[in-house]
Amino acid sequence: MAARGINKVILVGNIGNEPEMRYMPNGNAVATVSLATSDTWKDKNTGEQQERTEWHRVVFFGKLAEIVGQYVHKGSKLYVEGRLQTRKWTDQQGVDRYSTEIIVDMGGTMQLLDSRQGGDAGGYQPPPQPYQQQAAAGNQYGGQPAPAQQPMQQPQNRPQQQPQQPAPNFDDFDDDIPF
Amino acid sequence: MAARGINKVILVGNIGNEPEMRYMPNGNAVATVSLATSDTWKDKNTGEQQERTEWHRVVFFGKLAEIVGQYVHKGSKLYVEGRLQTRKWTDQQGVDRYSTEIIVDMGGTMQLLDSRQGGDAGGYQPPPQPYQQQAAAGNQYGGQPAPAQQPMQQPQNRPQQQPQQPAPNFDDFDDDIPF
Amino acid sequence: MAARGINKVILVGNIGNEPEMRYMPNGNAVATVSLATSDTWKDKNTGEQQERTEWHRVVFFGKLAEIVGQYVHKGSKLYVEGRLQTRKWTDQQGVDRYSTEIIVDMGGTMQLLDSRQGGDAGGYQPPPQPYQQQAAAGNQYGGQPAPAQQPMQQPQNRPQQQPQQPAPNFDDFDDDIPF
Amino acid sequence: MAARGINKVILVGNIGNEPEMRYMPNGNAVATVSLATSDTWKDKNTGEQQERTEWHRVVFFGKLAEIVGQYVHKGSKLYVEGRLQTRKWTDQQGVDRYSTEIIVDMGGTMQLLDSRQGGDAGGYQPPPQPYQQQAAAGNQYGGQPAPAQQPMQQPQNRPQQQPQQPAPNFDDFDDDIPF
DNA sequence: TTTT
DNA sequence: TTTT
Repeated sequence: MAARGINKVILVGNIGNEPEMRYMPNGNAVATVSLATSDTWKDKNTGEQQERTEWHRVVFFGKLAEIVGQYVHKGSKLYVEGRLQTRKWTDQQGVDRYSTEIIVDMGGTMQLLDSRQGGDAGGYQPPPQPYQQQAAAGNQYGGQPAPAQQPMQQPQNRPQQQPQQPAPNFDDFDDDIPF
Repeated sequence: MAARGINKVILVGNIGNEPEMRYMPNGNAVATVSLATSDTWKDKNTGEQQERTEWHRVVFFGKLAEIVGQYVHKGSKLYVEGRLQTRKWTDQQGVDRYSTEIIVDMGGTMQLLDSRQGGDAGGYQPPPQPYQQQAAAGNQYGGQPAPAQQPMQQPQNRPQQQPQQPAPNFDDFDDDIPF
Repeated sequence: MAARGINKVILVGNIGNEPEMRYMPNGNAVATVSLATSDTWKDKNTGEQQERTEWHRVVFFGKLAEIVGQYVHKGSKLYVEGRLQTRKWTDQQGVDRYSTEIIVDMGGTMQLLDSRQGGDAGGYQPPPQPYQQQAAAGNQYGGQPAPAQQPMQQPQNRPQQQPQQPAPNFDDFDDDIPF
Repeated sequence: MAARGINKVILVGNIGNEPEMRYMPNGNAVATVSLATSDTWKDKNTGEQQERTEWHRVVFFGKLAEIVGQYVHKGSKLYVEGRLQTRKWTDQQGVDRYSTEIIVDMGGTMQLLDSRQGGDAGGYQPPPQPYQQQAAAGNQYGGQPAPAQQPMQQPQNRPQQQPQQPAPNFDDFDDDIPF
């Protein structure tokens, strides 16, 4: 993917929900999380400590989505590098709505900062296959509404392909170490 | 401004509009622009060249806003470093709406990449002097709706203070070189 | 500090040594650490897992140096944002030598990623109050030689002002939360 | 290439020399340039404008090196994203020496900011072929000594493969648009 | 709405 | 050695 211009987002923060998994018709995973960053400052007048939490909707594709689905949980601290993308959609009243997300695909990277884990899950994987549209479901966590516009599929559609929790064999990944 | 987590956006792209200037009650400037980045790729099936342009709503504050107001124009190429912020607002139907912007204030930086100009307008300078301000008006440019929430004033309210085009005196800035 | 051009380094990695503290004649702290990042890849021929660790010499100034001196230890995981600087010096044989460091001062930021701590120690705060310091020792880990070229002062000059380990009062910092 | 930790450098600046081209035994290009960034500040005492230029040795590999060789010239303004790497070598006196470079390969990106050109030459190309070691030659440009440690070959070894100036056929690249 |  |  070539590009004109630079579109880069770097976030470090904690995840506010369990990753929401979806699957493309071709089986490729998509994982969505809400990541929090916060600014703190002292009020000029009252001198009181203020804090504002920013919630970022982060969407992982491909291999990174697999890793997120397996190892990222509510409360996990992540380093994320992706790009900004604003999707336009139309709500039930026919009004144009916009949702901005941080896309993390093969051009981005991710790193789990929890525990004794870590490492880059950066991406130079072959590009994801295009796929076909389908169902939809809401996102209950994101700081922004996230109408279903991208096809998804329930995880149970492929339980045998990717065991949910403990990663028994990393051979599912094309690299020895997924992160 | 301390922070928990990292919230950083880096963009390089061209400006699609003349900067929209507003002024705070205390006189501080706010400049908003739309910055384009684009991805290009070859369609897997047709082999045709594809392109998707992403428009970013970038909001500059303080001294950087002044510089943008004076030197940035439709078509300008900019390097921008800021942070993501999503504002919530309620539309006329009482529906919650969200608008995500890249905020560039003293914690960010900007650089004009056009012409023989250039240089960093990054910000660790003492705060710009407050000056005059007034009314308010909507934003017609952003890729996303941007209801007027912050006080603003028409540029014509202060033409004598800040000449529009050729910068005759850099003494308006507290640094020798504004950018 | 204005600039022409962008000079930015972002690192996430673990610290290989106890921070080496120095103090300026005016009391400002300087903390130097060696931070490791590593690339791993599979050998094209043997198929064996390869790893190369890169050691980065990171130098913190001012308030960030204070925080590093108090809270960063061998093994700590850090997010660091600074700028590249290559110093030239002459060795005992009169040969020009160069040492490249990542400088983290008020234009940069740092974040401890260990434990339940975290938060940005980025810097737009007024300069930290000078205070006393203590020990000093060489760096056995850095990938590059680091001859003492900047003025320093023995730590014992200020022990009573800033207790070494557990931070009893964060009021020593001008922000409520140092990181 | 997976990684533990993040090692990222972002530079925007002008090139101080014509790119120095080398070629791997397998024909892969390597381009080295010196890129300048500078900080300016006002002297606290004299009030005079000060400037310090930092020179960065940037080494491009693969397709990006080809593009640099064709389109980058002395004075060109570049956006560069790469990683830090310090090489160790031994000088003629048997003393260990170090040279830090910014490596820009498939994990990095580059963008020409001159003229009406531009665009991302980012990298998701297939990994470069491993190659065999060979000859050596000095580097006359870098801000730091750069003893030959990597095999190279004189450009004249393949002049017929890659016409020097106007890019007649972009088919040499695996993308429609090289930048 | 910009750029190429 | 570049730029402004």
